[in-house]
Amino acid sequence: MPCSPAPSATSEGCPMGEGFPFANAREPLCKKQKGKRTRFQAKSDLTVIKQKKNRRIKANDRERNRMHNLNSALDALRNVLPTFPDDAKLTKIETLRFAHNYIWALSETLRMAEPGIYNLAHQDMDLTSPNSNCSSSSDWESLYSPLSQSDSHSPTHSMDDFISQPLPCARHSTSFSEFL
DNA sequence: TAGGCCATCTGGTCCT
DNA sequence: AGGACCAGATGGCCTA
Repeated sequence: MPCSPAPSATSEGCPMGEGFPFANAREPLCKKQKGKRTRFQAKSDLTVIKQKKNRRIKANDRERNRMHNLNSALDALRNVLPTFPDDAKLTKIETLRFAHNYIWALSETLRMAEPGIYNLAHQDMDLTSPNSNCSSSSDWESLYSPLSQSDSHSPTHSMDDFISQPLPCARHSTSFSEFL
């Protein structure tokens, strides 16, 4: 890691610690120290800067961990998607698109195989559409599989198409990013 | 070398 | 106040 969290710069580590008259800039000044306020105020500003820097370092660390968790989740998603061993690792956007299309394909397969059971199971759960942006369920019901679509998609098309092409429902939206 | 992808930093916003 | 989330900026790495 190029940037590990720096040692704490909070009040414990601050040179102006406990007992220092101006450790807190909001504390009232005593009469004797009035004339030297600017000098001590400068130190107080330094403390504020140190605190801000420390907060930034901690926030960066949290953000890094958050992104690592996100990447771990993406890796887990990649692992359950069917890809050929020789395939290059899916990019993030490819992983999301592929997962979306794969779920769609599985749903369609299930619907065609067991229409009665499928429809019954989805009376209580609105899972008929993988895309909540679809204007209605009829949109989804009228969809076709990207793998069996006659005009632009066919089983002979490459896996790349399956990964990279948004579903018909997605095309109702302006971009794939609306799914995310 | 341009373009794509990625990791990281950063400041803003919202929430607890 | 501090944490989570987000989007923009930036720089590095890789590939066609």
